[in-house]
This record gives sequence, C-alpha cells and structure tokens, in this order.
Amino acid sequence: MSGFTTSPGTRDILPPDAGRWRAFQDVFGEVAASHGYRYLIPPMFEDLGVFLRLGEATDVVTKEMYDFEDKGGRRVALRPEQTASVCRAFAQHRPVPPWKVWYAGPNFRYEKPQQGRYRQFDQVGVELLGPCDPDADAEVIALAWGFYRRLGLQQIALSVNTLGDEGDLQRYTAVLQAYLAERLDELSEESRATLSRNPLRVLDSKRPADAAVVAGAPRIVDHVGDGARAHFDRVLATLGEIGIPYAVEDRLVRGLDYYRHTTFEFVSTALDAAHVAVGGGGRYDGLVEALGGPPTPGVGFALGLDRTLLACDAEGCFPAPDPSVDVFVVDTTGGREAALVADELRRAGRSADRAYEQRSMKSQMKIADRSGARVAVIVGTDELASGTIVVRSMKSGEQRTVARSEMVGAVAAFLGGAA
RNA sequence: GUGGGCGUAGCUCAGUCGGCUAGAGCGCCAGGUUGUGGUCCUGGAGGUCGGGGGUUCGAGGCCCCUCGUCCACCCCA
Repeated sequence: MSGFTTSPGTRDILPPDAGRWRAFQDVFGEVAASHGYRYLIPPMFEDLGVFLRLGEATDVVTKEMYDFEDKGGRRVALRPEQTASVCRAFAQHRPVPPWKVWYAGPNFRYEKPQQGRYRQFDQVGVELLGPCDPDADAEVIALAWGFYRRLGLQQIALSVNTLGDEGDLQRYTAVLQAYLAERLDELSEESRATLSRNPLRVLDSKRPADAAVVAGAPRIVDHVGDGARAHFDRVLATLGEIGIPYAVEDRLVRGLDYYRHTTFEFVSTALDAAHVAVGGGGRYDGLVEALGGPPTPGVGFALGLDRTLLACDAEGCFPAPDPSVDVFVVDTTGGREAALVADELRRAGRSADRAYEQRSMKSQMKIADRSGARVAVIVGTDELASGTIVVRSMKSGEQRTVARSEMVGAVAAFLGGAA
C-alpha cells in the first residue's frame, strides 16, 4: 500500500454507515427539539484555556489534548468535548437563561485507539444552562432515556449519583484522601498513581486488588449536606414519577473535574467489551463562571455515536436507512434518453438513478437490481421509435408498455402498488 | 504511554518443514440468453504477500527494524 490512508484513530465513515450516522443525529435533534432544545454549533478548536477548565488533573487535559500553536502564536486545542465550549459560548454571548441547546459533531482526544474509542469521535449532547432546578437534571436524563428508546435500545441501565455541592465535595475529597493515604500499601500501583492526581478517581477502580479498600472507603452520600441531599432526592423522585428506572451508584464520579451534584451514566448491558458506557453527564455549576461568565448553573450530557451504535448492533436495532432510489432508468439507445427520463422523474418528485457508459441491457438490469429500485423504466430502440416506454416492477417482474407521456403516472401506479 | 495478537486480491481467509508461475469463497466484469435483473453455468480482470533490511542456492513462512490494525491496561464516549 503506497498511497495515503487515514491517520491513526480516524477513519472514513462510508456508505451505508454514514447514512446511519446522519439518521442518528437527525433523530437526536428531533428528540432534543421536542424538549425545547435548539441546535448550536461550537467551533472545533478553541483557546486551550477553555479546556483546561475540565480539570488540571484529568487525563483529558494532561495527556489527551490535541493542542498546538497556530500561525498567530495562539495556543489552541481541538475540542475534547463540547460542554466547555457551550459554557464558553454562554459566557461570551450572555443569552437569556434558561438556555437549552443541543449539539452534534466530532471531538478529539489523543489516545491509543481501540474498539469504541477513536482519536476523532462523534458525540451528540444537550446542555441546559441557567436553572439549578432538580427537574432540569431529571429532564436531561429523561431526554437521553427517551432517545435510547427511540433508537430501539432496550438494554440500557442508568446509574445516578450526587457529588454534593462545592463544599461537600471538598470536604469529602479530603476525608477520602486521608483514608486512602492510610491504606496506601493495600492499593494497586495504578491506584496509588491515581491517588496523587485525583483521589476521587480511585473510587472508579475496577481492579480486584483495590476492591477491599474501595468497598470500605467513606461514602460520598455521608458527606452530602442537606441542600444537596434535597436536590438529589427531588431528582430521584422525578425520575421515579416519570417511570425511568435507575440505580444509585455512590462511586460514580465520572472523569471530569467540573461535575457537582448530580452525575449519571448510561451503560449498555448488551455490550461485552471493555467500553460499555454509552453516555453520561451531570451538573456542572461553576463552569460558566470559571470561563469568565456570570455564576450560572448547568446540567447536560453527551453520548458517543460509536458506542451507542455498537449497542444498537448488539441489540439488532436502528439499521442504516435504505438508500434505494424509487426508479432505475435503463436506456440502451445511447444514454441521452436516460438523462431525459431521469430528469422528468426527478421533477415529478421521484428519486431516480441510471447507468453510465452505454452498458448492455443485461448489465443495466443487473445494476438496476443492485440499486434496490422498486421500479425500472426501460427505453430501447423500439420504444424510442414508437414514443413509448416500458415500466417494470423489479419485485414481481410485471411490466407494461405505455406512451412516453404517461410514464410518470405509470411509475406512480407501480410504486403505489409495490409498496 | 505499557503489554499481547494480527497484517496475503475490493472483502473474509487458506497457503503444510523455507522449494515450481501465490490460491479459495464472496464481490466485480463479460459471455451463455440477438431487448430484461435475482437462480444456475463458463470465462476474465484484480497481488510490491504492509514497508525496509538480514539469513539462505531459494523467503508469503525465519531474524531485526518500522508502519498499520485489533485486544487489554491507563483513561474514557
């Protein structure tokens, strides 16, 4: 292979997969719009500082950032996610809250690729900025839940947790750090390294060696104050009332530092791989302010296209849309008739395709068959001479010769009947 | 970044101990069918065996390097 290929961690999304991706984003947009969210397109790169707010201790910032200096000497980075960009946009433009937006598009993280993880990966998501209302938390969770259902996914499990408010989290982190520091020799080497950067992340360890220490660790729930407790209880109550099953998972801390209060994660129980989390989010009060805006609470989530589509594959739902045209035009008289007939059909609102380079009728019929068109329109020398055209059902093989002027009507009759 | 598996036709893969001109299925093209697809039959095109170096009379197969890919770890969508 001497030519060029895609860079590591990137790939071409070819047909028919690309059609499936677009349908995915379209469906998400419909669901978001039905909840009052409007479409937002943030830039794909920003000042590096925007993303440093994700947390100086997170891997996303310390080792996965696609950052570089542009020709103007600015330190910029390809976005690793879009929440920070949305918050920056809020701080910059100061829209009237509540600001409800949804987005879709690629993000970039410099990681070692594997299944369900790429350096360029697509997410869709929503953000709700302004209110610090537990119903807002419940709404974005419900939106995600409804979207999974819309895709046809059944095997999705929701975990929720609360980290408490800023003060709760600081106090808890100190207690946890002290606890873990005492048991340093009982922790795995990996977790000791994690501890020095971000104690909370140790709770997420799935390593057997850490199980005992993690199980005995102080629990966040015992350090959450009354205000945050009430907020969380209301979120859970609302979820219960609208019929969304959940499990409270008190070690769910998620990977970014900006989360406060509610955090949540969706896992596909149909997936077998290491990466079963198909989406997640939470509340991030304080992020807008950290980016130079007014104190503005916010809540949102993002979900990954690759993994969610892997889950769809596992459950056999949400197939790629059928790309077939309505009509395939076969022309053995040189090709000009194909151009005219196809054009007439398209003007009449039918999708139509044709063959090129003057292939034989047999060859063109094969291409027509492959195209998935339900109807073929055939022009040969006889038809051209007599001003007629053959309309054929590709499914039944039934065909009629009609006057050229009646072609559109005859096609409509065949399409109507064959549906 | 660490560890392991795998790179042979467009795709999925076979290729024995290092030994003739590197194969199969699918797909593609053409013909069988002098105007008609799907099934069937026949034929054809398509390969720098990922790349470079080495060992050898001889390398797709062995050794080294390198690139890519997959899986796991780290982390995460």
